[in-house]
Amino acid sequence: MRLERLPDVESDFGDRDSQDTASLTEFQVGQQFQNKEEVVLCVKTYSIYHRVEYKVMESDHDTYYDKCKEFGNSCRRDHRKLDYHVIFAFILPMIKADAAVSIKVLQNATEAHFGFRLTYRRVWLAKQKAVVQKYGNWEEAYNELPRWVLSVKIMMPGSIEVLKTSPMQVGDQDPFVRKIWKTLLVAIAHDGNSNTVHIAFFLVGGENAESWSFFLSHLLQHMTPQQSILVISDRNNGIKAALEVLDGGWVPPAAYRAFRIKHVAANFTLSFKGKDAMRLLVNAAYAKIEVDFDYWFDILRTEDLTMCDWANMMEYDKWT
DNA sequence: TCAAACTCGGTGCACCGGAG
DNA sequence: CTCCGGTGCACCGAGTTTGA
Repeated sequence: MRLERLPDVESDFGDRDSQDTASLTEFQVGQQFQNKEEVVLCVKTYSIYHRVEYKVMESDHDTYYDKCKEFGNSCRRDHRKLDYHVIFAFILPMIKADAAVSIKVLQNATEAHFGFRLTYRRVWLAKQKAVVQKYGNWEEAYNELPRWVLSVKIMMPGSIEVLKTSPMQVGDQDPFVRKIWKTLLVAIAHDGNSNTVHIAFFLVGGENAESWSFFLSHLLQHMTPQQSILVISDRNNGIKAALEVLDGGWVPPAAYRAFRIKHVAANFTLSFKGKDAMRLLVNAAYAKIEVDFDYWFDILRTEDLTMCDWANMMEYDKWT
């Protein structure tokens, strides 16, 4: 067939479905297409609907010549031309409506539409293409990040918590957030009313002493210049090294260190089974006055004395 | 025109992490 | 602990491009 170029317009199965599905499955003399890509897509769709394979005999910028390979063969389990580009065109409206739609749902939809059960990977590739269509290129979007400058003014905190997380762990379903796999260093402040405020974050390639030093030095300079601040963190070597640098401003009396209670609790459960005892330990750690601490710690003592012994191995000012 | 080189799509295998 | 979704990697084969 001879190709004739028309003005570019956006087109996909969703827009066209209501228009005329027949045009996707039958050809007519004189039929026009936007470009070669659309011709190929229509030929593929035709062969899929009619359950036949074809071979490309000639293909250049103005000619596309295919020949049917097998007449009369029907009910095949798969179709070579039902590739991820064809699937992409079909699922794009679904992705535009909900990018979190599962691969299994898309597999079912394509099976219902084309009559072939496609592999997980092939549908997954089609979904990736559709997601890029919706959100744009990941790398380009990520490179735009430095243009976004965040300015924050807060009340001076009495304690801060520094931790790392990754975008996968923040519970965000947005495919963009999940794609950019970096480590996020975060500083959280706790005020006297137990409110939690995110005061700084830093996106790094990996968690190490260098990235922590950079983050902590800027944190000290801009956010926490006051004395006797309590720094809560896990026992990661990168944080430890960055905090213990003598001229880093994070050693006593400028700052004191404490363990993250979640980290302590996780270690506790490695030695002792059962969540109830762990909750007692956590309650004791969060107690603001000595009487409350004694209350929870006494209950823990009646549960199992060795649990208290385990807790007493740590200095009180590091975890209570 | 044809063969070689190259590109791209698809798949199997293995592994990881989260959820139940 | 198992299952499932997601992903990296290597490999194969089909399709496309290139150059003689």
